[in-house]
Amino acid sequence: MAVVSIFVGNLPWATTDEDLHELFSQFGEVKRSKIVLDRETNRSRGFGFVDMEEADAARAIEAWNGQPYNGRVLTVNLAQSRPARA
DNA sequence: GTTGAGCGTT
Repeated sequence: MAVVSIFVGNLPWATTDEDLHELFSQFGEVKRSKIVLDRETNRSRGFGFVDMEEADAARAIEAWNGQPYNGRVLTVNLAQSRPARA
């Protein structure tokens, strides 16, 4: 079983990591959910990341990418930065 | 008490 990181963008600024966790838990076990906060202000940057099994991640991406959430159309995709720890 | 493309601090 391989865990992959999912990039989630265009989130409402009120979205929290637990919100992300709930959203993606619908399609599988969420290993980690994280909203990226501005390091200077600690406020949401409007995007985040979720780690889960790649099969579940694929379903969650298909389910949420381009779908509206809280009035915003989400951008959901496989993460690019932060290489996996070896 | 604000903003709106983009890939995170461990």
